[in-house]
Amino acid sequence: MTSKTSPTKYSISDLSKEFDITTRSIRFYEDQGLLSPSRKGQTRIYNQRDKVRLKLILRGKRLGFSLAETGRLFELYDVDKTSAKQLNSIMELINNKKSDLTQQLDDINAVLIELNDLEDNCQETLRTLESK
Amino acid sequence: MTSKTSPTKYSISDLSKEFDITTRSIRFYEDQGLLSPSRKGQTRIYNQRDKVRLKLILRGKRLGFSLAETGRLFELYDVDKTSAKQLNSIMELINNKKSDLTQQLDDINAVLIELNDLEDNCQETLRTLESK
DNA sequence: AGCAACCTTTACGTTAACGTAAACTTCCTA
DNA sequence: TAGGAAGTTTACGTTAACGTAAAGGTTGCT
Repeated sequence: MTSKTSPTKYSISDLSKEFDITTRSIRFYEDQGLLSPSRKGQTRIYNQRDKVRLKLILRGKRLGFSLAETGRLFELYDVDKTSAKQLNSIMELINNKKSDLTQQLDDINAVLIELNDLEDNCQETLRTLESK
Repeated sequence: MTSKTSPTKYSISDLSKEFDITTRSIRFYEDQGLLSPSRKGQTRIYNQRDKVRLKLILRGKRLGFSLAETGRLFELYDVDKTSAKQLNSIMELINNKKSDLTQQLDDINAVLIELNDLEDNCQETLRTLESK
């Protein structure tokens, strides 16, 4: 199997260009504990895992997650290393997030409907203006 | 027709209790031009329209809208009073919002799937822990 | 050697959306 | 009539998520 893998090493500016964010942001995410690139000397080296994380961070942002919340979610992926006692509180957190998101789904659908109405409204107004 | 209408006058604390926010927030929204209750003397009196607006503000927040953005959306409802020239820019704004929200829908569905996976994961880990 | 393009750390500045406190008025009631 | 509850304005404080310098190291031309 000759699996063509994408380059697994990125500089900070590689990522900043690819995701269209500043290097300042990327370093800040590291500062907040969401990324931990390796180093070559002083210089940060990002791998595929870092890149995926960055993508998840940005998606979280689009959903209104704070960086801290996204950090929590990252931790959840290490469930194996967690005690049974904590598992229940983790699942509670998951369920909270799920109901948040379900609420958001409803919200979005409602707003989309309204926006479509508004658009129709605009178009009709345009037509009546043109026919004068 | 005896239409039973809900009381159409609210105090600031009525609304703060109903929506579980502080009066500070409500006054702040007014300060930002999103609400404009009438006054009896000094005291703010809110009507049904104000209440609806407040609900919309909070829904906007859940969707990650800034107060300014929500304000823009409020203005959109006065389309009638707008010139044909502005209508196109309004529709552009609407379409931007629509694509934002569509993106969010995708994001949410993705995260919901992941959260469900995580939950399964947790439950399985719990089971294996219990069977030891 | 020089300098341009990167990278780094450190640190102060900025914006949105309130929190919090002070000082005051108005109304109700024990 | 004294107090308490709810309202008001004014204004400074706070947090998250960066922006924006400043000052300096490292690499690679030319």
